[in-house]
Amino acid sequence: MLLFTLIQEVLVLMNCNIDCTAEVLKAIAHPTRLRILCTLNLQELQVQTLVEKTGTTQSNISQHLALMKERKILVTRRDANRIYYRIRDPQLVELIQLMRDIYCPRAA
Amino acid sequence: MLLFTLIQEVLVLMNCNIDCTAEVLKAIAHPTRLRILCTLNLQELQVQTLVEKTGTTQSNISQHLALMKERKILVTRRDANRIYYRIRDPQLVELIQLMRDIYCPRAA
DNA sequence: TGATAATATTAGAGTTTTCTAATATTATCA
DNA sequence: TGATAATATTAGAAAACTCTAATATTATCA
Repeated sequence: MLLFTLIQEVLVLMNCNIDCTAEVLKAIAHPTRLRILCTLNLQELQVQTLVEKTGTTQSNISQHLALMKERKILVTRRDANRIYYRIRDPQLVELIQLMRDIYCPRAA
Repeated sequence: MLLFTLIQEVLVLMNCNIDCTAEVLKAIAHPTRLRILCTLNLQELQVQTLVEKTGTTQSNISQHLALMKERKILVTRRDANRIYYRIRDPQLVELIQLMRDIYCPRAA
């Protein structure tokens, strides 16, 4: 009975882990957000730069940035009235690159 | 002018690449689909097994499997009236594990 | 202080996704 | 062949997501 409870516990934890991962994946699984991430790469950029480089509206970019910040994908730094965004964990960049290599190889 | 066209071309290709990657990410960014992938891991399993291990309905699992097959995440093999599913590229397993480690570490 | 620049927020319409329930298909086996 | 097992498909309601347009906030600078 104790063992059963323990197993339940572990399963619950594993499921949390999976649900959480799905959340993170969902946060990056959008063309505009992926474009933001690939533009950022390892540098930090202010919102205006991202707006220019991705070709969407300021409002739209801001909403996508907020979403990714909320989910701890991005972190920010304020400098005067500019906000700089960067990817929190640099490993994410490699991870995305790997995914692109596997499933979406560039045309040769 | 030629250079400009070339750059345009490259940008279009890069964007295709990003859109395509977003599609793939979307295909795995769902709790049930991620649970299927983690259950499969490196083995191949028949639908019924996945239904039992994930605790959803047969119809639901079947729809999620179809979606991932369509997007080349999964491949199938038929044996009599059973269909076996497996992950097409084993690197995906590592990739998901890495994402879990970074963003959703297990409670210690 | 008022104007401006940079960014964030809100509302809501349109679209997409997801699930359930019912049914169809395909293959086996008695 | 008819019953059964395994899987797939379909329709449609409910929920979630995404964009645009308008507006708010925050900080600078003349």
